[in-house]
Amino acid sequence: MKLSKKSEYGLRALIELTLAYNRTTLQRHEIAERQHIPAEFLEQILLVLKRMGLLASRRGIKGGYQLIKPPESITLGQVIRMLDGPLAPIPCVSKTAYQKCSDCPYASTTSCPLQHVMGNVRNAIADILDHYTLKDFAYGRLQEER
Amino acid sequence: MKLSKKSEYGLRALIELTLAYNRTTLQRHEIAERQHIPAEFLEQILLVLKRMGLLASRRGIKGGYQLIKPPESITLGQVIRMLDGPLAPIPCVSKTAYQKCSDCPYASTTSCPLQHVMGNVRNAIADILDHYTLKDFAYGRLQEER
DNA sequence: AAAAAAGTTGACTAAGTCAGTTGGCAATTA
DNA sequence: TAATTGCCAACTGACTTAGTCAACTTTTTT
Repeated sequence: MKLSKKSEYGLRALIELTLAYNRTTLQRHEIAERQHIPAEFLEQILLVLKRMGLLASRRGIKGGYQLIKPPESITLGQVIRMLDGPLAPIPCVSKTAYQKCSDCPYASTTSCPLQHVMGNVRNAIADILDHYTLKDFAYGRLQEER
Repeated sequence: MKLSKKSEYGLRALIELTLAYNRTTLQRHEIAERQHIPAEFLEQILLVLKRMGLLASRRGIKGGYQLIKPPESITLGQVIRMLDGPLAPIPCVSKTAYQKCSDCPYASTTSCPLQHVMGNVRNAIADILDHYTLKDFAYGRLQEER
């Protein structure tokens, strides 16, 4: 049930990039310093986010990274899936990366106890992370109780 | 956000042991066959659950394992914590194994965005898993929507 | 044009975790 | 005492995590 450092650093970097959105670009080392992230590791993460279309970058002396999608249109769930893979605790309850379980004794049954409860867990996680945007995140919008 | 095989196998084994509760003991290979779990790996798991006080065992020719706590008194959350560690995605939001984050830039701040959202996630997970008992699980009680 | 700054890429690595396997020992029963 | 079963520790191979390093390309400044 753990969040990797990759996702943690990625999300923290996106706080900075969201705050700079439409205002300025940020260089790797600026983000790294502000968020205490190893700069070389951060780069890998920023490149993934770039390939996924969240960021643009410029090289050269006035280079840097910037967010190119509106921060209210990106959810934390999307970011975590890019960096860590599916949110679901087991593949057979994933909506974005479903895989049927191979040697589960309930595979041919109508209902598997584990699948049932883990389905609930995955929905609970996704309900939060897929409704929380980068804008909410960076500007500290409090999420109302559910 | 993944559940390990250890926890998956442990929970599935506990289905069998719950169904046998107060009726009979089960041997390692019986559980292994019914739930398609490698018997030697299963043993490690059963021993952990024994050390944690859930199971009793007898050696010798009529040996086996049995559940010694009422299945309605044990939650899936407890079991998963025994086998996988804390439910929380990051240590600084764990209730059972809290650790303050060391080099987070918000460490001395009143509010950390990541801590806030991950706290919600950990509560959502725990709300499900800490209210779902082995009895519910083994006998397929459907959990009402929330 | 050359130098410098920055991003890009791929390879590499040390440490740790996961999912088991193996083998010897201890207790129980027949 | 022999067979059976659980108990325990060590071990293994594959994989993941969290980085690091070196070489290279592009862009900008001088």
